[in-house]
Amino acid sequence: MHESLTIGQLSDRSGVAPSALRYYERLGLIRAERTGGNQRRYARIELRRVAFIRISQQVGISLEEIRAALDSLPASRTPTAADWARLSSAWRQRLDERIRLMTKLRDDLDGCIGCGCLSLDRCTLYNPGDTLAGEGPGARLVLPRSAAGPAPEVGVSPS
Amino acid sequence: MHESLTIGQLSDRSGVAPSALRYYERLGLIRAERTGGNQRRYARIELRRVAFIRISQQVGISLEEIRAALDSLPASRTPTAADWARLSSAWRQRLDERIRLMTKLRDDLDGCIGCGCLSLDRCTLYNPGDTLAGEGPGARLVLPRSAAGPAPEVGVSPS
DNA sequence: CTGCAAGTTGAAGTCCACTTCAACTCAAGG
DNA sequence: CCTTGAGTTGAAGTGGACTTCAACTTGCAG
Repeated sequence: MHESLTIGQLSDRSGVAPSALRYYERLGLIRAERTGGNQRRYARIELRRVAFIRISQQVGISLEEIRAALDSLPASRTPTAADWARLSSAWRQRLDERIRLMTKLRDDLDGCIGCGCLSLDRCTLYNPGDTLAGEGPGARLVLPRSAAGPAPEVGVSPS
Repeated sequence: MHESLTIGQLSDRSGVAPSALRYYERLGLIRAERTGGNQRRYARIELRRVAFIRISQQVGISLEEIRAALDSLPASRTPTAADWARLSSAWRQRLDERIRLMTKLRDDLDGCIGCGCLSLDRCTLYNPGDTLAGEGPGARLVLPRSAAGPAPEVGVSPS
């Protein structure tokens, strides 16, 4: 059968738009051979890389970090199952942390739904210093504002 | 004491930058009175609104959706505890769904770490149609690409 | 050989949630 | 009154992850 895939085929099989695949290539996340006429031809292994990229994005990892992870794959040999497992398990910890924080947020929200107060100094909901924001520019889940600064005191005792 | 807050005071107490507060105001998420000299003065209730905004963002809600939610608060009277509880409980369901999906992703990732395969058609990891992406432009957690399209078949049986 | 879908490029545009800037004006303590 | 820190505006910039566009070129079925 086909040894290599056109960009359209890779797009169809991965669900990732051709423009995104070209973008990934520019960032160094995937690679492609070229035909005589300069068209991209993807080895089947790239399908696995694209899968890894999309899964990583679901975990909340930035493309830059994904690139770094993919770069850590051995260049000399075809990556083994163990290689991929190593990458995945690193993400697993991120995922655990995310789940932990969201669960905490949910439980706290429950408390605040109960009292309806939103008096956030009384409950632990608006808890600076333990947010979903990762460190650094990448890997942000939700909070755009990095949890830096002098511990905001949002607590309302409204009129 | 102070009946109203300057933008600096609201910023300090909420941990949200003044520029962000002005931005929120432009989007219609908060309101402010003006002094004779055109400076903003915030009623204490705005502190509660800002708290709600930040919490909602942690749940992964877009500012536009938050605006819609805040708009549903009664304009005629001061919102009660029950009003806030109603808004919060709507988010609670979002949060539950998010946690469910992330947990599923984690468990699936576990399976794939076990076999190291990343053969995503064999495991359920790369599961189109049940992703973290919400519907519509808002509320995206991680997946930028809305899960539309003809069910991408990312499964690798590499060489 | 031809026609046309699929591919190519660099540059520019989009969306979200803000931040930064320049050029002013206000408010309040001394 | 004067100074100084805090506040005002609109416009433009940022960053991440792409998409869109125009203008061409390839590859392949018929």
